[in-house]
Amino acid sequence: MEITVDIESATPMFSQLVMQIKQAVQHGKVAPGDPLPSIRQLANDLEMNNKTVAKAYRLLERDSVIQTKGYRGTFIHPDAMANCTVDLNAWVTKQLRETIATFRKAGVTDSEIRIAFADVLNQPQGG
Amino acid sequence: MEITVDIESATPMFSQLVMQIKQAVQHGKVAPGDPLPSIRQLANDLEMNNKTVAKAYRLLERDSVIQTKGYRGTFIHPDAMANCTVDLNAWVTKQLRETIATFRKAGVTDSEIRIAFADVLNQPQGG
DNA sequence: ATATGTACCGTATGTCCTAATGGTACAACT
DNA sequence: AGTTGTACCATTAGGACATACGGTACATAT
Repeated sequence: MEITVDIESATPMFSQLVMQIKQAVQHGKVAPGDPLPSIRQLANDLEMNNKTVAKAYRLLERDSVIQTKGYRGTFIHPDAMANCTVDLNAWVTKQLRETIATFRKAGVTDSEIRIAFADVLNQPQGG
Repeated sequence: MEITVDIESATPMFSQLVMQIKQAVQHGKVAPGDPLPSIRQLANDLEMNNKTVAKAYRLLERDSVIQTKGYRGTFIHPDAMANCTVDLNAWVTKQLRETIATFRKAGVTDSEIRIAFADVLNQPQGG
């Protein structure tokens, strides 16, 4: 699996990693159970920070596209193929689009929406 | 109706105006049909910019707490009493709270929620 | 020892938004 | 002429945030 990152690109590096790994899964270039390079290894190869790679891996694991097994390394998730077609962000965007449309129709200012949004998001959790 | 503004306060000046005028309505200090000082007049009295007062008036009119009649001036709305108890912002906050709670339960990062939110809000309109 | 993922501290840069300011101008009316 | 609300141009200061970086440390395994 070849991974490249374009520093000049407008899309964040961690995002490029996520997309490329998902594509590799979808194109069958990697199979469930296949090992991925370690965070430090990949960061070293691509000449980027560990944290950036770790962030990409964290997101991929949340989406159940990869599986980290602690000291044993990281592997492609058994259901990777199915899970990487599920776009969580697209779903979030769709939901927000509907919600915000309702607000706007009610005459709520974008500024007010932003403020309310910030208030809610900055609450301890569970909100 | 006495209106004061605290420049030092953390709450924006336009917001202070909105709250004070709503309170004056609720406390019966002003009645429907009563005239409000003109935007320029109030801005001059409180030593603040026209735009800031205009912003407060605009929000108050959207909430049907006041009524602007163009060159004739601005007046307390007939249904001001009822309308100023309707808190549009509280409704927005409640809706957002529920929506965001759903996202979080699905494992969506706050950061991702913010990005999706910004994307949706920064679209031409109607979205 | 070496490697794994992970967690914490922090810094720097750039972007976006808010709030508030200033000036100019308009149509409509007194 | 003067006033009304409103619209456009603009700037300033401040905050919040994303991205990416650096260093250090941990338990767990080989």
